[in-house]
Amino acid sequence: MSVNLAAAPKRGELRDHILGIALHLFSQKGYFNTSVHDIQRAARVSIGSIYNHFGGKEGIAKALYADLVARMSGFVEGVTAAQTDTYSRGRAVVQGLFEMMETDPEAIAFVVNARHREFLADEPPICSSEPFVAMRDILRQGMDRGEVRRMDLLVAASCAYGPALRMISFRLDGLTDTPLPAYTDRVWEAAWRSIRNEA
Amino acid sequence: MSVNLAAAPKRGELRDHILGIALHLFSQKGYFNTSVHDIQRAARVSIGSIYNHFGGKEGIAKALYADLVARMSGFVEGVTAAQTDTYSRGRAVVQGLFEMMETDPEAIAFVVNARHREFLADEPPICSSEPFVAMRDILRQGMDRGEVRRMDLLVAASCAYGPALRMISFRLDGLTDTPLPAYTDRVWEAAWRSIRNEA
DNA sequence: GTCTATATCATGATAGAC
DNA sequence: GTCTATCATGATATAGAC
Repeated sequence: MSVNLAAAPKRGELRDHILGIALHLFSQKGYFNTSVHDIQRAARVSIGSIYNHFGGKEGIAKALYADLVARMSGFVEGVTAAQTDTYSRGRAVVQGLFEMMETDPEAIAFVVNARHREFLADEPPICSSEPFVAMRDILRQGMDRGEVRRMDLLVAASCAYGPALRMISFRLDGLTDTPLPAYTDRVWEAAWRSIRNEA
Repeated sequence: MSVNLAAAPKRGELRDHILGIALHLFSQKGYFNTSVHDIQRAARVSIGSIYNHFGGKEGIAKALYADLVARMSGFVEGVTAAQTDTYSRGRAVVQGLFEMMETDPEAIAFVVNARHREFLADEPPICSSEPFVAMRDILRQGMDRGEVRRMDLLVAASCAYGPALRMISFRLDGLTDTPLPAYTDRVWEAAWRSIRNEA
């Protein structure tokens, strides 16, 4: 899903090409400030093609959203499989988010920051979606194992991931120029202190 | 700034009346899904009046934004004046936000959740605005006093307020029906653990 | 399946009477 | 200062040739 405004789409990659361009424009100007014509023009594709593939602007957003959520979901699954203890899992989640922030800030902005409810009316809120539920499951399991203090799951999730998400907002808003991975340990160590079980 | 769709505006209160209606509509349907006509109709005011007072839709958003930021700013100032230690100040900030969430969720949503950059192009990002800077100043002072661990200010802010802001997102998205003030201590106690100086 | 040209409509904004 | 009526624009979406 690389963004290349110059190149015309190769056959078969058209769908992803359009989605990449759309993501780029959405994250630059916002969903509502981006017209189908903008996308069509930037993607060097006819408007007919867009409507053929996606049925319209909302269809593009839907497809994009689904792709990105699936991608995040796969990432969280991978972390859960690769790491066994809660501390390592949480750290890996934060690290992954921070890395994604640097390699694909537009994707992160679209998943974490955009207000999808305003243009995807029937979609459930993002924090009810699979990857975010899986992130909470990590914490639930941590409680069962006694690694994480017994507490309300939403509170635990807020404390565990809230700081990292806030750092992402800061970075997206330009409050720091330091690539986020440099913060991984500081942020996660601090968050961990707030949820760990100190028995 | 109460919202009353039935009543026509009384003279002199017109400005606030319009802003209240606008806030209501913005938070229900989103800024871009709300037309000037929608506001005009709901506020029982002529379109001419709107353009006279605010100069257009963006003018409404600007005024609303300024009002709400000023309100938050006053609140944070008040907390800083009323409380002396960092722990109490942070707790009061979280408590205030949580209370505001229940008494005026639309205001909270507009300040904390909306993506202003998409419609207020020249406005700096919200987390650079006065109240959020003041919130970080509380932490900076806390470090100087040795109450808060020496750490990057953005990291400290993320850890201190990120969890509370995340809870607000959860509540706005309907993940919990419990009024947030019930969570105040749990959330702040946990956040405090992550930043306090345990010398 | 892709393209161009066009229909349809809602929006932000203004004009000008009162 | 407020109102109604109207404009101009640009958006989504479709039609129909290739």
